[in-house]
Amino acid sequence: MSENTHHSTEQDLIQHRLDKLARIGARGDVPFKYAFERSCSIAEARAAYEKAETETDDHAAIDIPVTLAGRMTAFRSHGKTTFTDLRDETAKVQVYLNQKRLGEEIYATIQDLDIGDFLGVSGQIKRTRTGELTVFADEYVLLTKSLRALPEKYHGLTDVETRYRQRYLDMVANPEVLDRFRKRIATVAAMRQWLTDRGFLEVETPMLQPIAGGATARPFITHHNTYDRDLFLRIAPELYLKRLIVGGFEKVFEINRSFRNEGVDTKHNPEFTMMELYEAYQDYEGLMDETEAMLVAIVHKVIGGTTFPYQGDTIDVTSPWKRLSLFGAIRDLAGIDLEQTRDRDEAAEMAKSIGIEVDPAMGYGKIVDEVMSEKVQPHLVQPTFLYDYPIEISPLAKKKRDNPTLTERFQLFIGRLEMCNAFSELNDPIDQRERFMAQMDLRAKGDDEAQTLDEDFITALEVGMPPTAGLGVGIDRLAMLLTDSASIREVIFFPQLRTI
RNA sequence: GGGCCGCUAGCUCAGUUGGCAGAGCAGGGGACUCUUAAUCCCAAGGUCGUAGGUUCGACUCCUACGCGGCCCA
Repeated sequence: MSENTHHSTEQDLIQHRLDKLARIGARGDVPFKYAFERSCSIAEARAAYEKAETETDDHAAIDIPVTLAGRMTAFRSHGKTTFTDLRDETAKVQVYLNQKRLGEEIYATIQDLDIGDFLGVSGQIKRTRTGELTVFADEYVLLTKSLRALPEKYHGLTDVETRYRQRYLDMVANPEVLDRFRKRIATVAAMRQWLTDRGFLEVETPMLQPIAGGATARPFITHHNTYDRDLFLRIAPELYLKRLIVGGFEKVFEINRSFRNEGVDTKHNPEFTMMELYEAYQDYEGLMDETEAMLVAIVHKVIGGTTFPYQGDTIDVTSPWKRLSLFGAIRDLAGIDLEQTRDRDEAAEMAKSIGIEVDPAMGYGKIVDEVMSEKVQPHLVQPTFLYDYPIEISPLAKKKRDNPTLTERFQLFIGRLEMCNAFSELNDPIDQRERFMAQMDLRAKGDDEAQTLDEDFITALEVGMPPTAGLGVGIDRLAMLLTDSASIREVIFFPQLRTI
């Protein structure tokens, strides 16, 4: 009939399942149960059987009753018998449903099951003739009805947009995604453990800040209604963590989100996770040692060794790591000696001579930074510290003790990724004020990433901060590294995308 | 912001020189008591990202826009 509307097939698929839902309800069953008591996880059930196998030759005599629950991920019906796959967080197991075993009436109800439904199953765990570990079900219960078709079983879900927008589908269709995130979670746990074991106190500092300080970046702006004032989502926790050192804590760290109002690419998400630590009576050299030790420990814990693949390279974190002065690395890898000049224009000419595009707005420090990013960083596959950065681009770092044009700052690169940023913290309030004023000058000239003077932070330094070293580690980057991910979106559950 | 690529069924993908829109999986009906990408038979499923344009005729060519990916800034 021409009156037949152009209905979507997806609606049809949902309608079929709604019809099944109605049938299930009509026979007095509840399609969304409240709880279910399992005897063990699927992995534990499998392990129990495999253990029993090694202890007896009479496999037919193995008698292990289990009650398992999980999502049904496959359905192979052969008339009076049906094989399904059941998956929980730990593993997958085949389930054998047999008309004779279940009874005709119960067996008939499996026609209302769909791939994606959650089931509870009780029975013996055994091997089939083909050797597949299988629960021979004595009974089953529908725990949750799924109303939408899952992505295809063989190819899974590959559309990256859907994978990111509907991460739950990605996780259901591509179980290896769970492993990738488990690795990220293990990385954070290992870091937290390492720090806690050494007496670092985990703290929380404001996400909503009246002045977005501690980094060179544009912030997100939000508004507090009651105080009727704008606040910023923090771009770094740095200035608050240092206040805690002023207050008397000697070792603190925070693992949490920061927000930067910038573009999105394979290495940047507007909200990202950093670990920042501050340690009193330490300087950047000692912190380099600690950083190396910590990351080696994390790699051991997460990878189980010292080498791992990253984007076609094999990373080896065996100590000692390379430590190069920034200017030395530029000299060796970019072929220009920027250290011999402090003149902005001269530096610009040298940079241009090796093919760097220099924007007129770029100062000396920015030029050095650009040369490093373009010509040095791409070579830094194995863990490498670069140290001693120009003062212009390090407004919170202490001057190098024998060279006031440099700061005691280092960055760590692994797999060509910038992983860490650290320095001997500037604790001279007079110097700090001058650095802020220099930043404010840049801001006045239109650099909206330049830092803002934070009077209360200066006041804190005037109260007195002991010699302190501070470190920031990009958790997302570290997770990328340890999971061999090319994009930061692979290690963030819900990466930022345009809203449709 | 710029360049290139992509967008076709719920999913994964074909689609010829511009000439009736295709397959596998999933879903529906049927057969089947050890399958595992089960198999076999049948039927169904589409505003080809959106909006315009060119053309007798557009999934195909052109323009704009949207979303995504990669690269660049």
